[in-house]
Amino acid sequence: MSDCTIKHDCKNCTTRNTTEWRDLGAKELAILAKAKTSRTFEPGEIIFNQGTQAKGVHCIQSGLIGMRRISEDGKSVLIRLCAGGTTVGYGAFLSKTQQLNSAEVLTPSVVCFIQGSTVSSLLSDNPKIGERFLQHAIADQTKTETDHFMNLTKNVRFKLLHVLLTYYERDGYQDSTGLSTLELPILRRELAELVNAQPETLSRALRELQDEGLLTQDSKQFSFPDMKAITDEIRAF
Amino acid sequence: MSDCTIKHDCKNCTTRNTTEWRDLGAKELAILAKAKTSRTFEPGEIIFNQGTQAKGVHCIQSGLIGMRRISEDGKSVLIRLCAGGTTVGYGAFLSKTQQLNSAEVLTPSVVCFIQGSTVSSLLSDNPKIGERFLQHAIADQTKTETDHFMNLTKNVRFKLLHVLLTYYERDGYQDSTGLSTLELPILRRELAELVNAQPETLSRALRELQDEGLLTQDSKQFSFPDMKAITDEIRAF
DNA sequence: AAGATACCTTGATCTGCATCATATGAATTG
DNA sequence: CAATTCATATGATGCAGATCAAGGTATCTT
Repeated sequence: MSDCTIKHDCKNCTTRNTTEWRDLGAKELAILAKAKTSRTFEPGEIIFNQGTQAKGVHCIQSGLIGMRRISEDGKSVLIRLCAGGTTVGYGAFLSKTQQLNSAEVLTPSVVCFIQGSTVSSLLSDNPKIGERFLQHAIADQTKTETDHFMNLTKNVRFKLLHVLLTYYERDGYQDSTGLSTLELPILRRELAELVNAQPETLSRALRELQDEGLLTQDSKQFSFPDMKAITDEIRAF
Repeated sequence: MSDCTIKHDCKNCTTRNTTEWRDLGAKELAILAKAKTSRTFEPGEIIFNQGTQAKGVHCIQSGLIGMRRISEDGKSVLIRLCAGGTTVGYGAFLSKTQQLNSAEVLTPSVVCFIQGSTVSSLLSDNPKIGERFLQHAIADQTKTETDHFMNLTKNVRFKLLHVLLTYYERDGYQDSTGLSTLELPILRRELAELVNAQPETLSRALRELQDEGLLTQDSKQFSFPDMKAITDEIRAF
């Protein structure tokens, strides 16, 4: 895990046009590419820890990262998942406060780190960057508030269907027989955390959906024989 | 309720220096003062409704506003309270999405409205404004995430003590006998919503604290005979 | 391939809070 | 100052999900 630091340019980064850096010109991109470091992470590795100061921001190029918060008495909550094209840790950096969450790698990932001085100088050079961060912060706030609201008003079954549908809409496909299918490369324990429930409760909810014919599961693959029933149940959130 | 629109300048606004407009120069302040409208609101009035488009942003000059979200099936959650010196509705305006919450007046309030075109032109004139909004969005995000986390990891008793302590730290005082006291100008029902519980559950939690000698209550006045026991219990959140 | 280890499922039981029902007190109105 | 309405309190019951316990199934190790 020592020499996995990589250098490649940002200009041709496949996920840059979903990040704060999408508006950068050639000169700025060169600065960014020069200043950033990039490395691969394996599942279980920590990108940064809750409670630490941010020395810059991290850009996820590919993979899946979990933002986790743990209380003094050891209770752990998976606050959100972040995939390629997402900047993380920007809130703590920009507000000079400590990280609220740890960023934990869930699947093999490539993540860049952009040191604070570079972020600051790009921010003051190009007002577009600040705008992008503002839009990002508002979107995160919207998502957090919606998650919060859902947790207070919906049961585990609903939250589970919602999570599955959300990921299906992003990564799902039709298999060879036309069945709507989703690969979710995370453990049951992690899926349980995503709906803020215990693994036992998740297991029972999955079985209930299976028994009703809404779901078939095979390890990390989930199929939905009756997608309409699911969207009907989830509609209007 | 018809002619309660007031005009006064922003330069001498008592709460301006906690808002996004604290960095404005004299010329910009004149623009702001000219473009804004100001009016008083009574408890129960709605400043804007969930689901509507934002035509600008609202600045609370004084009073107390509740941000409330309601689900299709009628479940209501009080997401946060906002007091004087807070700008609300900016997220929906800046991201051109509909309001997530309704803004509901809880105590008599003075609220200004700044139309969108004015906000936009101030934003593009003065990069400081965008920075302030960014800091505000990050702070809101931090608060929402912390509330969310607390709801998932703490019981009603803890959340109640936390809310009381928070407001005590802002508005509390020692009464004539030296007793730590707080006036909370909201209904039990609203306090219940603040800890995301039913009024019955709140009532029982208050009684429990009373029976333990941590609290005495008289209508909307709460006193804390043993503040140390409370801070000890809440410490480290 | 056997053993060890982590992961997942299922059943039994417990519990915090919601809900329902009703009573009491406080505020508003005729 | 009755009468009505609204706010709060308290008791009884119900339920979703947590927790505890045990067995089953992958996956990794050697």
